[in-house]
Amino acid sequence: MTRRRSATLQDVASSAGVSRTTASYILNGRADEMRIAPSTVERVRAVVAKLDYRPNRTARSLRTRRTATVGLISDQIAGQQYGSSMLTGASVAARELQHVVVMGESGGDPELERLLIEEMRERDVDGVVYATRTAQTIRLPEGLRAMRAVLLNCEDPDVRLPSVVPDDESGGRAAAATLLAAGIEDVWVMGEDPVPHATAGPRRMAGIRAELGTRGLDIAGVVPCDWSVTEGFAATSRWLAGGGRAGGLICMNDRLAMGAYQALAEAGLRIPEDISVVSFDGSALASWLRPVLTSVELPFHDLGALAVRRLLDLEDADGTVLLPMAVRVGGSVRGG
Amino acid sequence: MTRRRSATLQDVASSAGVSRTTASYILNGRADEMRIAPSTVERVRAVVAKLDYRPNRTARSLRTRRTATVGLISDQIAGQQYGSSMLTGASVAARELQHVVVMGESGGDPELERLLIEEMRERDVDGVVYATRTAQTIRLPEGLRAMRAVLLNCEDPDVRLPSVVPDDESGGRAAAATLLAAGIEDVWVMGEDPVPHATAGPRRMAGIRAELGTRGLDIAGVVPCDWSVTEGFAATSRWLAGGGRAGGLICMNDRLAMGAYQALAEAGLRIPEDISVVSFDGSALASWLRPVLTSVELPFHDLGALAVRRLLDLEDADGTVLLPMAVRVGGSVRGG
DNA sequence: TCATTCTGCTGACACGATTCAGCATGTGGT
DNA sequence: ACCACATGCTGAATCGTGTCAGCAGAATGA
Repeated sequence: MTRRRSATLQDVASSAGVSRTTASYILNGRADEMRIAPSTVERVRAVVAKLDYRPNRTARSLRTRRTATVGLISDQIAGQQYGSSMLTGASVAARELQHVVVMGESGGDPELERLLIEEMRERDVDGVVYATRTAQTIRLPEGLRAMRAVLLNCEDPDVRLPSVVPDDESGGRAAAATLLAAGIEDVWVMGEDPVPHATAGPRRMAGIRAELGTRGLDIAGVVPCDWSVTEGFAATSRWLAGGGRAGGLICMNDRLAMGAYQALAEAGLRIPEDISVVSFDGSALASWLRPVLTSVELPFHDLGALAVRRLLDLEDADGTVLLPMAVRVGGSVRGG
Repeated sequence: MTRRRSATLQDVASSAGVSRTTASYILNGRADEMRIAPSTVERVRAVVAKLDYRPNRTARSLRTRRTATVGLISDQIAGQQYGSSMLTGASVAARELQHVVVMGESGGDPELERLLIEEMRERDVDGVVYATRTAQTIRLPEGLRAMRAVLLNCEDPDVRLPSVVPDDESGGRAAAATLLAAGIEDVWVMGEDPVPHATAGPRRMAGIRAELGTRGLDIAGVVPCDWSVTEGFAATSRWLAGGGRAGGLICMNDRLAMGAYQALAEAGLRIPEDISVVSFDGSALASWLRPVLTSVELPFHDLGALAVRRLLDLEDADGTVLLPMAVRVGGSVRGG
């Protein structure tokens, strides 16, 4: 534990026989601009290498007011099942841009959220990515107005800010197209949801309708239910008990689809022979089901990465970027 | 964006008619020690409130060499399905101790790991939690020797360091006890694994054996396989095809158990009427299965939280702390 | 020859806090 | 009247860096 204090810029300068200023210019790539002689540059670089000099980031931050740190504030990122790769994506992108991510989870508590934002500001983060677990419209928290911010998986219609969200409408089209391509024309949708500000559901519905519309078709029916395994099971069971049948079932997420799988199995219906299932999320869960669930993937990793890149790219204009959702093909669609 | 610069200690001092020194003492709780008059203390505090003064953490760090920041380095925390709550736990505990977590995922790449450690040191983190996705013995990375570190979900037998891991042996006992309590005495284990340094498997096995031993019993048989859904399905199918039968099945994790569920269902065996299943992880997946899977819970949240607390508690001695694993009771055990 | 420009570098201040050493002033004892 | 001590505060150094303004000497132009 008793490592001697590491080399400072002064050490480098003295050892190379120049002033701190000169050494600083060289290390900040301003040697040409400042007309430092090549021989001097070389000498200083050699000393830097020999002393294994690392600039003290704290001191630098104090001067420059930049901390090479970005905040990631969300209701639930880490604790969540699948969305945590947003965090990985953000972290990787930050690293590429020589930054580091500090995380804050509010758990949905507005007061805690306020404190987290306050803390980020106190720590002088270079910007904040404000993320939500589920895609939705939000009102930007007060504290963020004064900071550079990017919205992740959410949008504020009233504020001009960069925002990164999945392209759920295209995702919806892709889901429907997958069934159409298999010759399935009677499509039911499981899980239209009444959650107030959620955007994923409505957009996916719109996409599905639009795609079916290109063939002059419409959704055969909708079963409302929460996006959970147990609700999916219950809703599907009720639907089947009521005589429900369809060539294809589009589930609003993978968990719900898992519930549907259970209900269908219990009713003796085989996937995909008797009914085809398509879902959204593209989570690991989809790949665990038998048959593997065909699911339209949420690009969590890319969402997180792009949010950070937009945050740190000062040239970037405001506005929403929609990230495409790819179909992960499994075996739950007939003839697929 | 054009917020005026926020108040500094100097502003507070001037405005209160005292020196920076005095203001600093007051704000750092050294007023008594320094014999500052109560009236002065009150005056300064009032000004602090009025100006909404927040100490500049960067400047403070430069002086004190403490950043109120802890690093969390792991092979895969965020990207992982269930372990990400370790991160949440760590983050929450850090907050309670006025610290913040910066995350680094190496993806298992030793070179990247080295860079991450280097970066943490450069950023002067107050300590590093070194975590692994799966419980295992490791060799402490070189770079961490010079820093304060705590191991999370892993242990280095050769190095004296605080370490926090789940108590897998007791977990194993609990799993076996659950079956014994239901009167089940012929117990098979799915998923003994040959992964080199992994500790979870062997310890759980030892616990199971010990618990069965208290009744003069032993494991009826073991089916080796990877801890994945597909392997669980395949291994269980083979076992059943070979005439395998048992009163109780202990699966080494929930994913494997899901595969077993699928194979048992395919063979027409009902859970728990025909066979009882117990597993490890206590993940959300367990609660999604039908019937809900009884599973011995990995306390990820607490693991993460305790690791950070031990990291920041300088009084803490070295040594491994085992965190208990609770049984989350579902409906997969007969009579449960 | 002298003014001007270019070359190569440095001194000194600033960023915003912590903290050691010390300086007036009052108070009590002899 | 003088010393000792407690009280209540402050000056100045320090952490390690970034950067403006400027300085000496050489080269150039008229």
